[in-house]
Amino acid sequence: MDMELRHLRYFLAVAEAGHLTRAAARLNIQQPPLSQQIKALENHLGVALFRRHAKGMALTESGELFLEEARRILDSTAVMEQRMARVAQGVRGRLAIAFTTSAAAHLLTPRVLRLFRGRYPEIELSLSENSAAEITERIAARDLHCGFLRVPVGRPPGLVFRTLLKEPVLVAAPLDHRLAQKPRTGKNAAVALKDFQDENLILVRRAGAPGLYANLLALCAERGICPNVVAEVERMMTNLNLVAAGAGISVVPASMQQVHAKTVAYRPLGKSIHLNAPLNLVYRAADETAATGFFVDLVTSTTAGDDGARS
Amino acid sequence: MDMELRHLRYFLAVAEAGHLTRAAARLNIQQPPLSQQIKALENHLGVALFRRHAKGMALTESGELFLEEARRILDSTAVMEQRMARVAQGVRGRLAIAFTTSAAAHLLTPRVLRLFRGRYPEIELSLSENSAAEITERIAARDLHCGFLRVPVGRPPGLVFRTLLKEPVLVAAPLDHRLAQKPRTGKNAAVALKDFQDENLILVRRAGAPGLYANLLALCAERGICPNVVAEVERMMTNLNLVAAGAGISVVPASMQQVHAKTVAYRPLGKSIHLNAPLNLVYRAADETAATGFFVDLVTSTTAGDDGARS
DNA sequence: TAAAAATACTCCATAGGTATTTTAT
DNA sequence: ATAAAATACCTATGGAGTATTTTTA
Repeated sequence: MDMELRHLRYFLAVAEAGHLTRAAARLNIQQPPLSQQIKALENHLGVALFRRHAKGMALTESGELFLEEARRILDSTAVMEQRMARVAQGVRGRLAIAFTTSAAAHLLTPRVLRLFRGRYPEIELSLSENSAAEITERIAARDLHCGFLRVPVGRPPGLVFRTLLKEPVLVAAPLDHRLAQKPRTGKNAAVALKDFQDENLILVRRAGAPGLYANLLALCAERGICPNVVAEVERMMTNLNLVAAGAGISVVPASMQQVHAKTVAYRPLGKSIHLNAPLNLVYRAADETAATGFFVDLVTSTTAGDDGARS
Repeated sequence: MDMELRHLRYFLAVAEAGHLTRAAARLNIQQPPLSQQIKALENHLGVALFRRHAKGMALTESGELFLEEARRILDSTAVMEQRMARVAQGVRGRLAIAFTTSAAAHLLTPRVLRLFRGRYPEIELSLSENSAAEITERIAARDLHCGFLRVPVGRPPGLVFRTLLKEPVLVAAPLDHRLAQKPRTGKNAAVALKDFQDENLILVRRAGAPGLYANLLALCAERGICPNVVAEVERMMTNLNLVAAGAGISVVPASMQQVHAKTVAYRPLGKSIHLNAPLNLVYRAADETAATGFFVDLVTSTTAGDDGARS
């Protein structure tokens, strides 16, 4: 015979009632089958759990020991069933979210995570930072649920790219650079495209993919301007590190001003330069995980009518 | 439907095999009933545990969460069954033992407990100190398994009183007492019965029961000697405290020399005085607890041919 | 002797088996 | 086209019900 939870439930009822007949009534079964099940359990365990006397059944010493064990296991399964009920509702589970460096820099990110944590405390958030290409790939592979990134790279079928906002792009220059002499705001602050002529430019590489930097180069080419590309890096953070070190200038989404705020000068681009940085939320259209739906809804409602000006 | 351990066992097999058919083979059942049981479980929990695809079944995210829970519970029941197997063998359990103060003073007591602990590490010893009357009563009431005491008080049916040893009785006197001037050993060390004439005597009270002190008084009466009983106390420890304080003299089992060794003088009784203190082990004859049997056996074999001279 | 548990026996619910269909790649 | 899971249906184990006997204080 294999032991089943039924045996534990029956045992517990008898132990608590101290009475086979009363326990049977409480369990909505008759006395004889209960008697048999208890006997089968005793037989399985190889110990007498009860001492039978004229007016009921009392736990033996082995029975007392078993009572503790049985209670522990039944409590444990009850907790499990409650947890799974919350999993079924979607309010418990795990949610894996990734960000590109520049997406993580946008204030929207921590804001929305804090909101989510508060609303769904039983959903364990697994956060990571990675390149846009890896994030996209891992979402398609069900390794991640959601991703925040700038310009979509590759468009695997079944993935939704939802543009949450578009924000201006700023020129980042070393503090001792010519462009850093411009005022921070006002008409004269703006950097024109011709300012890029022969300028040392640091780009974030995107193996053949369109992106902020490809767009910038296209604009330059359109107007016959030739910047001097001195470095191609993987991450936007490296980008700014090099600018801070004086290796050249670059462009970054406005929200990256927070990064290297004291060691890099940020200036706006001229009105005529139509270059902006989107922030996209990526997820699988067919993701059945309730948590993903909750997260997408929360992000969407948080950014509704938000053009990113706050960042 | 009520969830049973069977569901967890089946789920675990499928999760580990990643394959319904293979899991069924491993469980020695056919594939269709396994399919049904898994479906019933999913239905009960309200979540999909597996994603079905052409070559097997893969856990969903809820399934992964459930896997942890199911493993925990099955491990827990396995541990329980192992523990109960040891309970069945008698090598696991609880054993409640009590001592009177003077029985606890005998070196046999710690020696036998240390031995038992080493041989049955999974039997939890519950030790207590109490009067002989209470110990006897609580053993009869199944509150205790074994007791160590001196002279049996009351003889409830079903209790076995096994005399382990008999040891000499010593006279205990204050350090500045006349009897304390006697040499510690040799012929002149012995205290005669006439030395008790008009002496302040402290007794351990035994509501009408025979005991060491009743025997002493009987001996005195026999020879026409009248000691002056100045105090009747509950415990032998109180007894010695009063002797140490100079309130009078008393008699105690030889093994009590350890107690108040520096503050009380101990002298032997004369050869003609047939007064000795037994050490008894008490237990229920019908005690079915294996641990009790083990303990009684251990105590018996430890004291075989031992007349208490070592203490 | 009275109350409760155990036994004997029957019944039926359902776990499990057999045959076939459906599904997914 | 093929491997695997689901469905349909049947079988039979054993859990549960009914009637009665045995046990225990």
